[in-house]
Amino acid sequence: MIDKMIVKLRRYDKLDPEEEAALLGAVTEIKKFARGTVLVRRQTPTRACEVVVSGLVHRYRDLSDGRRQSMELSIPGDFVDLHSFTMKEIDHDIACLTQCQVAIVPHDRLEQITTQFPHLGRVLWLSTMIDAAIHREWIVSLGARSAVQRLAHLFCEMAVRLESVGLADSDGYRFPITQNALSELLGMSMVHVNRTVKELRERELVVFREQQVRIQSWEGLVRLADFDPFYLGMHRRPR
Amino acid sequence: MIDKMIVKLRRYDKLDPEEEAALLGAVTEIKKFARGTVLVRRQTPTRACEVVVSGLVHRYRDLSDGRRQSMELSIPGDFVDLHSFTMKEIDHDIACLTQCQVAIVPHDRLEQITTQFPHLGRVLWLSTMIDAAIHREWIVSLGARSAVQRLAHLFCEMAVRLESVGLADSDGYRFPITQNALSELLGMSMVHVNRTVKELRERELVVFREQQVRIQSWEGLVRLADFDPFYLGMHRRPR
DNA sequence: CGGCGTGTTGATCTACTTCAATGATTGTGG
DNA sequence: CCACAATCATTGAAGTAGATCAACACGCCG
Repeated sequence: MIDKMIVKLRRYDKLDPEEEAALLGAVTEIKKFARGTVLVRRQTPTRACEVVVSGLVHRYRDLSDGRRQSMELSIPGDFVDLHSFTMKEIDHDIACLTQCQVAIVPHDRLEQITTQFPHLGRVLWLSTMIDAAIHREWIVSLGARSAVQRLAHLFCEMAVRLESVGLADSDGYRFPITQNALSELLGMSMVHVNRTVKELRERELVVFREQQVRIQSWEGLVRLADFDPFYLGMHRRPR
Repeated sequence: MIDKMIVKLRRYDKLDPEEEAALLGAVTEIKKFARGTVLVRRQTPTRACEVVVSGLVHRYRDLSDGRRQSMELSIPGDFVDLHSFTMKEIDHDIACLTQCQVAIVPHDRLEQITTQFPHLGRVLWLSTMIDAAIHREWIVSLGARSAVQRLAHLFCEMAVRLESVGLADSDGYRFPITQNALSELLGMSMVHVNRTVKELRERELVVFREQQVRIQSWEGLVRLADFDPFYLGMHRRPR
């Protein structure tokens, strides 16, 4: 059920079979949610973390002027809210961008297995550090990259992340997100997302259509976006 | 020497005297650096973490087109690079924005004390989670807030963070940073930083002059910036 | 069938950038 | 102690990336 997470963590560091079994055993149930469902509401204490099994999840903040900014996009295999394990309450909402399956991991079980397997705790810590590295990369995108570069960078990031859990191949990947949701991720207007998608298509770098990203020129995309996958921490890459 | 860090961590969670002693004892030396010195260079393995004792430190990325974007601003009491403890190599540079004193904490000592005091390890993890929460808030600023709001928000954040280590009072704080460095933090041009500083002064919210931030109207500033200090995690606030 | 979400495009507007020039301050070598 | 360069703040003028407004096409669902 959460095998994608195991696959992902193995990219970060070697896992013992007992560690893997402990993680698998920490899941109490798998829930299904409709698109738009709010999984965690801000400043509400939580007692469990969630792992995305299928679908897309994002964390976002709604500002008083009505604008919404996404801060994180979680894909299958990601711990959505490992933050809540140490922070208990968070400062924003988390919701489903598509229909989702989510595995529930109660905090007390997590506490138990990280105490029993300190190394596993270290790997989970590393996993949250990589989330932070992704945040920093988004800061760079939002602060210093143009709209085309930003979109190109996101397409690159998603390619590498989805590939690491077997959801992308060299040709591209399924990416069931609306242009409106993209605009909230990228900090730009929906209209401009539309034009930017068009520009990438006309430059023959990426075609994004019908929830599908097809990459025409990986090299061109990487060059445009100034993309370096180092921050994603997958140094134990197979291939 | 790193007493400001202890003060800060106490805001996050209760610390035992032995835990505090262990942390203090983990420091091997205090070094002094000139403004501009690069403390950690990208993709270079490190064997120690640093704690800021005095001065300002930032992590940043230089893009191929010459732009520089800061991702994090560390103040006295902050672990600059706890990331390196789990990640070993990082994806960007870290440098001094002012003359700095920095305490060195070798990884092996950190490993030792987090194994010996698991709860301390949890608090340090929490501390990196709060760094991540700050990253997310910056994402919101860069993605969805206007230039004035962004600057106002930074002044608010620094007020709360500096106050938590005794470096700010209700009147304001010392903030020895150039407008150029501010522009790299805020993802806008230096010229526009200058005009924005002026605007905040004319609106009688903040006067930033001669490395000093004087807050005229905290309420006005908070309203303008949409600032909510919740993300800074200081729920054990004294006052 | 009508309405809503989504994508698409044109026209206009504006928040910010870039370019350029000028003081003020500080450090530095003769 | 002064001349000089270097850094930093400041302001005006012109340019532009992207926002906003508005209209329409399409598919989907109740």
